[in-house]
Amino acid sequence: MAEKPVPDASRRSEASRRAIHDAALALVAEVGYPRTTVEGIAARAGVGKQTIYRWWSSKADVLLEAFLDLGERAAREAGQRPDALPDTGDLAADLKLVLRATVDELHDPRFEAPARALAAEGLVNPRLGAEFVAGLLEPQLGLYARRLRSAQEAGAVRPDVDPRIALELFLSPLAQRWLQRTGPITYAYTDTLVDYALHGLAPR
Amino acid sequence: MAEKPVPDASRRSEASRRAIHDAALALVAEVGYPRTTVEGIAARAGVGKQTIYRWWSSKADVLLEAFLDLGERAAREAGQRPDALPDTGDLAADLKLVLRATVDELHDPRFEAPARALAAEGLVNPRLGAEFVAGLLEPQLGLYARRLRSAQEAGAVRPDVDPRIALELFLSPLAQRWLQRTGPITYAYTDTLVDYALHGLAPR
Amino acid sequence: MAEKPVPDASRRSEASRRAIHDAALALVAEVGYPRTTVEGIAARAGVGKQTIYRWWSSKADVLLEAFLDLGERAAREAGQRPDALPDTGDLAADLKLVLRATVDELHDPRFEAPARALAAEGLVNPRLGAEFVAGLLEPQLGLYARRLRSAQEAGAVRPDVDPRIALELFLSPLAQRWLQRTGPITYAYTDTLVDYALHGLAPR
Amino acid sequence: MAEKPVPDASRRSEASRRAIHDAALALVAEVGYPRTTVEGIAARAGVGKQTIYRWWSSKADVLLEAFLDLGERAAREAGQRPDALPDTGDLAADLKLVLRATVDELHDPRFEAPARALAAEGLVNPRLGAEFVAGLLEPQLGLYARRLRSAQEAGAVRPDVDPRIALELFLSPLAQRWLQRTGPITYAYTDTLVDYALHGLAPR
DNA sequence: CCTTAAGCGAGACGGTACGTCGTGTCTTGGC
DNA sequence: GCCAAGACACGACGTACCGTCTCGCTTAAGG
Repeated sequence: MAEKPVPDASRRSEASRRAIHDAALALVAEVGYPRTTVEGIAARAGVGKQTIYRWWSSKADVLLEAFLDLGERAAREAGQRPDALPDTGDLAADLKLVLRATVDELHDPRFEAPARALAAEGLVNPRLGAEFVAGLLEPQLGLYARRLRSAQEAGAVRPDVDPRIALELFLSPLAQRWLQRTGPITYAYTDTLVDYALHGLAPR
Repeated sequence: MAEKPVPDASRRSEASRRAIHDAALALVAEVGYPRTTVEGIAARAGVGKQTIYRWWSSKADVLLEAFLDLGERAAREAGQRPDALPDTGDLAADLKLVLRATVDELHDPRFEAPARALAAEGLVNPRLGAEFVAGLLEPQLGLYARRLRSAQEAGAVRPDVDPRIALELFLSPLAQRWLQRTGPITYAYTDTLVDYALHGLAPR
Repeated sequence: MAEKPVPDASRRSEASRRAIHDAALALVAEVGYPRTTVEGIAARAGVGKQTIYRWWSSKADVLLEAFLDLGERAAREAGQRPDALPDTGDLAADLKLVLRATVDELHDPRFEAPARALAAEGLVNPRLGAEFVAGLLEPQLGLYARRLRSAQEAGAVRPDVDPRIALELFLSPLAQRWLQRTGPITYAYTDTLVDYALHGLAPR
Repeated sequence: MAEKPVPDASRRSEASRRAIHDAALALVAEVGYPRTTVEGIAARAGVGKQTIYRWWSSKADVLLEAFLDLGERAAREAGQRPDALPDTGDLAADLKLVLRATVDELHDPRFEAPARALAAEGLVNPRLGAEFVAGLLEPQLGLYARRLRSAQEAGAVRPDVDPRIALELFLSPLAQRWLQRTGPITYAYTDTLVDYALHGLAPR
């Protein structure tokens, strides 16, 4: 069993890491994911190919890390990262507010290309899919689950409802519309989703 | 501008078409979509590469057609193609029944590899995504929309509800769980989705 | 045992073959053998790398074939290929004449770079060395051996002398001076070699 | 113009130098010259790459020094270094004796791989070729020249013969046979060379 | 004795070339 | 004129070494 020698992370060049992140994101935005190549990233970053292969196992890996890093940086510079959803007591209003912000984000082209590419890659590559979900999706879902639990305590949501499933009622439709382009993404749409999810389809 | 000469479809070899379909599906199932190549399909089908490029524009195209064809053949041999969802008058029961069948289908390995691959390709390639949605998703969604409209007429669903949005409440979560592997796909899960979607999360 | 599929030689592109020969010779002459690369030859010849690897196994192989081909073409266009050394009856004069022509050839820069490179490669790579000897050296040596045998019949060379060894007395020193740059290559030098070889070093 | 700082030879690690020599010779013997790499030598010697590049300019340089060093060590431990050829008065016998020893040496595998590699490299790289000739060949040739001059004084060789050329008559054929593998290397062969060279090919 | 500057092992780095694989086009010969 | 076969130009892959560049760590000399 030939062990592949683990590189010494303490000697890693931070400058190269950043340059590679930036090059990967720029290329995906400019020419699209399939025409982004490891060779192209290396050339754009002014870096040898081996430096990429030393630290990542594929272009998908590079892009995932770059994207997560971008998210963190964006969050940090956009002031405090909200570690919780707003909780005014009005669940519907709170959810609509947050989802409208999400709608705006989904329309941001800097976000779109890499996110879509990573989602696609994740469908076919389970390892990457798991990392994508764990690093990006899961933290968000947690916030929604917490807000729903709070609403349960306040009596605004039935106590027998499972928050982890409940949140899918309005989040999954939005995600699918965006990913699969099955319909327009508007404030009206997300508002409607919240209303339907909270009060159901059957008449009261 | 030299038009690319359109091949004469009437002289097309049906045997080759079938062989290519079968080879594509087999290879995707055996080695996965990324390692399936046009060359490999041609070799497996005992066909020249040009025969593939004459009639399709990419391996994704081949696979999409093969998959749709497979669906049709499966439907035909599985008796009548249901051109409508069951309508016993009990909306919840009908939906649960159909979704349970879908759960079974999603666990079928012959279905899984190509479907996932096509979905992934569709995320990144809008043209293919549109064909995928139009050819596969849309017909299904139409059936659900029809069933919901029937329920509205029967008074089982609020008249102001938009069926095209309503159906997303239980279908999108299922689709996303399957595609992104964010959770288990069980009868209990789909049953729960139907219940939540129909009656909402807020207490009555 | 995985057989490598033998390419179909009847479909081979003659134009590519020539272009590759020319590119290889030009590059070796211009930048030297070590800085000549397969990639460079392919680019210069306007050819894909695979086309080189399909028909040759290394850059040394390409160069050897190109060089032999060049020799044949040069011979053909320089009128009849002499299939024998001159035989005027005066062995010393005949040898001196031919060796002076060889001296001229060894000073031809188009000849020098590839010949030296191939000789060097042949020292280290037995297979190539054998081909080099068989294709280039051996035919020449044969001519000298024949001339010596003729001289033996005429009584100008002792009958017990082995011509295959005898010819080395004047050819090997010339070859070595040229290859290892151990001394100047002049008419006077080759004349001297012939004299020494024919009459020996010991006084008569 | 920034001069490259000359390293301080007085602080040089003798142990590393020896380890590098040994590693170079061992690798050339084991895997051949082309597959011997600076990195490989460093790893085998337990030495940093920079230590090699600090003191040598190429792997050929390393090997040349290692080989010369090996020769000196071998000479020293094999008793006295003969700084002259034997001179019994019988030139033919003396030459045959020495050449038979050379034949033995040429068959020694420890000698073969590096010597051949260095000769090959020297063909293509004039600087190294010159060092190879000056360091290895020239001293040997000088001994033969001296012996021939002594024979001239004794009247055993014609006085008008140039010893530097004369020695090539029997040394170059041997060298070429060995380097280019154009024939077997035997005592009989070298004996014959001496006879032919001394007495010539023409009848007396 | 203690600094201090060199050589040193180690190995990451920007590069170049390798030899292989797959793409989509083109050509040949068979039907 | 479609087809099987496969050569071709091209482009990217992932690997191997190159020669340079830091890193800490001995390890003398010289103050």
